[in-house]
Amino acid sequence: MSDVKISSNVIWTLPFFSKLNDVEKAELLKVANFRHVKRGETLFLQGDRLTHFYWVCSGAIRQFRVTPDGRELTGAIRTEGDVLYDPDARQREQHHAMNARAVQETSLLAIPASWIDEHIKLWPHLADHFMTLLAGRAQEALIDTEHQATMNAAQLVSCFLQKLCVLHHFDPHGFELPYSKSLIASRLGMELETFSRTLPKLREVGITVTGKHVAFDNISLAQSHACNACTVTEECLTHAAMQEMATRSVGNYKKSGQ
Amino acid sequence: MSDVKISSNVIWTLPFFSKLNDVEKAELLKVANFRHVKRGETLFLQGDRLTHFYWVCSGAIRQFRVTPDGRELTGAIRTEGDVLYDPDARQREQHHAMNARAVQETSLLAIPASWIDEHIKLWPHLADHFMTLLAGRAQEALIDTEHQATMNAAQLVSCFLQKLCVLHHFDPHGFELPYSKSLIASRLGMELETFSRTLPKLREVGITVTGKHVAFDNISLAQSHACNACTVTEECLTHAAMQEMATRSVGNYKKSGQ
DNA sequence: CGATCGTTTGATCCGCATCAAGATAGGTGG
DNA sequence: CCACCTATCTTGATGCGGATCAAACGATCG
Repeated sequence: MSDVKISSNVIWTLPFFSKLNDVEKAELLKVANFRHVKRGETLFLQGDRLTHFYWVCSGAIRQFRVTPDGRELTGAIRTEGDVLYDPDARQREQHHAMNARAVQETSLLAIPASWIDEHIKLWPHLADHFMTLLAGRAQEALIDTEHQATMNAAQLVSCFLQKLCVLHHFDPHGFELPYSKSLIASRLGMELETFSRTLPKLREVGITVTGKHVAFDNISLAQSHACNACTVTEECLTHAAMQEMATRSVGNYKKSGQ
Repeated sequence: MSDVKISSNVIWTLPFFSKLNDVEKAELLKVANFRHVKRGETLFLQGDRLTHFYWVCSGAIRQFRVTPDGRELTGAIRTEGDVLYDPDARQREQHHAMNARAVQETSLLAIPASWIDEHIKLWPHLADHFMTLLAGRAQEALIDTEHQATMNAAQLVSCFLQKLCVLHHFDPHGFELPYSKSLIASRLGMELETFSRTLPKLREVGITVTGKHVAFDNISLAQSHACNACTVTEECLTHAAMQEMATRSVGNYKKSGQ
C-alpha cells in the first residue's frame, strides 16, 4: 500500500510483465497492489486460501513446508524478480501448499488470483510466461532431487555458494552471505552442525569461508569439485559423457555396465 | 506403425485428448504415429533432439538420468495414460534431459513436437492440459523431495506400495508387483539390498510381501504408518495440524518452537 | 545341467543427525 | 563504554541408517 509511483517502475522490469503494451499495463495497475512484510512476518500459510500471486520486488521470502513431526523443510528462497506461485494451487483449487515467511524486510507486488485466472486466457504471452514458470519450477525440483541423491554435504554447499554468487552477481573473489547459515543449511536439507563442519573442508577446493565472508580462491578448481553436472553459469547440463554411459548400460539400475 | 484402427480408439480415452471435437480429432490423426518398443529398448537418450511427445498406451517406460559417475537415477516410471514430456525441453530448446527405456513391451502414441508447438496456441484446451501437466510434474517432484528428506526406507516403501495399489486399481488384499524389485528400489532412491531388507520389517505395519506378492493385512494400520502426509487415495495433503505448527513457529529452521 | 539374472542375507563402514556444551557476535540498557 | 542477554554459530562425542562389499540362494532358460 505504499508509494505506487515508485513501485510501478519496478513492475515493468520484471520479466513477467516486460512485454505488456501500454493498455495492458494500465489495466494491470488497476488491480496491482503492494504489500510489505517485515523480517519474520508471515505472508501466508499452508491451507490458506490463495487470494493473490506475489512478485518479489525486494527482499527475500522463504517458502517452506512443515512436516507432521514439526520439522520445517525450506523449499526455496525467493528473491527479487521471483514469483510466489504454488504449482499445487492449480489442482488443489486455490489453497496454498506451502508457507511463506519473510527472511528480511520484503516488498511484494500482489495481483489477485482471480484476475490472473481471467487474463491468462486473454493474454497469450501471460499464459506463455506461466508455462515457462511452471516448467522452470518442475526442472528446479528435479535438479534438487538429483543433487540430494548424488552429492554429499561438501558438494551441496559449494554448489549452493556458486549459484548464489552467480545469481546475485557477487564478486567471486569475496562477498558476504546474504542469509543466515541456519537458513542456508535448511535450504540444503542438512543440519546446521553439518553445514558448519563442512565449511572448513571447502578450503581444499578453493573456497574460503570466514564468518559471513566467502571467497573463491581458485574459481576453476571450485567449479570442478562443486557439482559434476553444474557449472557456475549454467545449471546441471547433460554431458556427452553421461549420454554415452546411458547408451552402454543395459538393464541394471545400479551402475551402467559395459 | 501397427494397426492404427485399433489404436485410434485408445487415443480418445487419454485425458489429454478427450475434449477434442471431431474436426480436431481428424487433424490429430493425420500427424499421430504409433511406436512400439520392446523390453529394454531405448526410446530416447539425454541430449537427443526432442522430435516427438509420447503418450503411453500400454506398458511402462522408465525415465532416468545418468550421473557422471555412472549411477542411474530413476526419475519416474510412466505407465498407461502418462505423457513423456521433459519440462526442461521448453528451455533447453528441444533436447531431452532424461533417458527413456522400456521396462516392458510398450506401445506409444507419438506426436511431432513441432505440431504440438503450433497447436498449443490455437487450441486453448491443449495449452490448458499442458499447464496442468506441468503443474502436476512440479508438484510430483516437490513431494518426492519431501519424502526423501523426511521418510526412512520403510516409510518410502510402504508409501510406494500403497500408491501403486491405488494407481493400478489392485486389490489391497493381494496383488503382484508389476516391476522388478531392483527397479522399485531404484525409483525410491535406495539400494536393492536396503529395499530387500526393508520388506520383512513391513509386516509390523500390516504389509506382507512374499516374493512378488503383496498383501495389506490391515489397511488402516498400513495407512497411518506409511506416510504421515499421504493417504491411499490422495497424495500428501496439507493437514490442519501442520498449519497450526507453522503458525506457532517463529524463526528457527529446525523445529517449530512453541 | 551349467549359466545368468534377480534377490536375499551377512558383515562392515561411513556420513550425517543428534545431543551437549562452549564460543562469538549483535543488540540493549545502564 | 561496558555489562548483560540472546541469537547464531562452532566444536566435540556418540549413535544409527543405509551404502558398500561379499557371498549364497532361487528361479528361469538355452
